Amino acid sequence: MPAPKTQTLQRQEQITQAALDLINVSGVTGLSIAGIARRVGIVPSALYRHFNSKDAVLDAVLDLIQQRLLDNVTHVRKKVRVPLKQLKLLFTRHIAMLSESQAIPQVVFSDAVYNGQPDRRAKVAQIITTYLKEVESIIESGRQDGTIRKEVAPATAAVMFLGMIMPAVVLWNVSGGTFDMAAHERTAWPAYERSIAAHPSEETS
Amino acid sequence: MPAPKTQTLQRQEQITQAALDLINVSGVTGLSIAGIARRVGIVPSALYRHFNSKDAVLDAVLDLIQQRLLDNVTHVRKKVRVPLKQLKLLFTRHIAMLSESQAIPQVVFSDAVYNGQPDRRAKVAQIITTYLKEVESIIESGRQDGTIRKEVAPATAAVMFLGMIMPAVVLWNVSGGTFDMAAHERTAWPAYERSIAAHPSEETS
DNA sequence: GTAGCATGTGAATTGTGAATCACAATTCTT
DNA sequence: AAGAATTGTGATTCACAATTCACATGCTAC
Repeated sequence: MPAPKTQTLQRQEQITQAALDLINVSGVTGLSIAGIARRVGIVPSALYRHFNSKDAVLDAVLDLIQQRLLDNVTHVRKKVRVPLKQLKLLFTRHIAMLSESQAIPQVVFSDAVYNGQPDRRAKVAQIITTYLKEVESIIESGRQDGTIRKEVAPATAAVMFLGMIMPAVVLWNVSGGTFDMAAHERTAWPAYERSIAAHPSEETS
Repeated sequence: MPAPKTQTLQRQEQITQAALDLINVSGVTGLSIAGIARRVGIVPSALYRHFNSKDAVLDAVLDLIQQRLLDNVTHVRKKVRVPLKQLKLLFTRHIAMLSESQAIPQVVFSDAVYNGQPDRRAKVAQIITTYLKEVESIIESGRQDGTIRKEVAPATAAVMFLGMIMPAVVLWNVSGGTFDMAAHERTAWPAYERSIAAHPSEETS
């Protein structure tokens, strides 16, 4: 029984999502046209009605990832107003997001990216840079309103913000979920806050 | 003309090193028996005289990486005595090491690791954990001699130490060398130091 | 309702890379 | 120097995955 016909636009979404799911399970290496097709419920060759190549699918996945990341930022911006709180919330949400689905680090670190066409590497670079710019902009607001110290360089602080997240996620993934993410959240944030805030919430020294 | 015969032990070293080099250039995906063999100067099938499988080669590469990482720590320990200075030196050397050869992040993040046999993931976990333990132990010395604040949790501080390095390396790789690593070194370290040191070297606030 | 377009299907093609094998050349032992 | 062990070689097999193609079927406009 053939799969019901579906508009290319919807199929593209289904395919991109299926690809992301598949990467979650099997990594970028395990990403195959056949695998995606199976998940979508069509036959491999049918996939080519909606994407020109596997590479095109990967590009779409990258777009999806970027969208997810930026959605996260937008949500946080709406939810809270104080820059420091925005950062903390963003931190929490990110940790949650990345430990649920390891696909994002998988893709970002995959050598399909590093060693594929330069286009793709550039795209990943752009995704990360864009994201960092958002974080920087939050930090900059904090500097303006005095909640973050003036001597803090937004660029560096943004990279270190990533630095709170990345190793934790890697440890989480590699340890097979053993790494105590909650504890990391509790201890890492105060440390980060101390290094940038004008008046850390708890004066411990 | 056949390649000169060479003892398995030497060949294994050549092969492991060649594999690491190849990963530097083409990533883990680009790692092929044929590619390694070409670099070593033998024919693909000859490689099986010295390794049972490609996986075995990858395992050897992991061992090599672990050795390099720990050598780094040992060297730093010998070179300097003050814990904070040890950390700073370790930071510098790490950045240098990883930006020269992107192979290490490539392997550590590769899905050959994440989605291969659990053995391998466990091995990577052990490598990272062991390394972190070393960093923790340096931090612990600092707490003992009073140069690092008592409230600093060694485990968290060690993870954040990684956090200074990881994103920088990723940015460096992804940006194709555009990211200003030297600037990061100059700005990130003081920030990190401030968050753990008892008496930061420059009081700026 | 029918022509034309969009979507789905199975078979066939092609490429790639790991692994095996029988044989050759070299080195070691004695 | 003979025989055994080690290492190197080329041809070959095997599995797997991307892509193409000719054909089938459903959908839409007129």
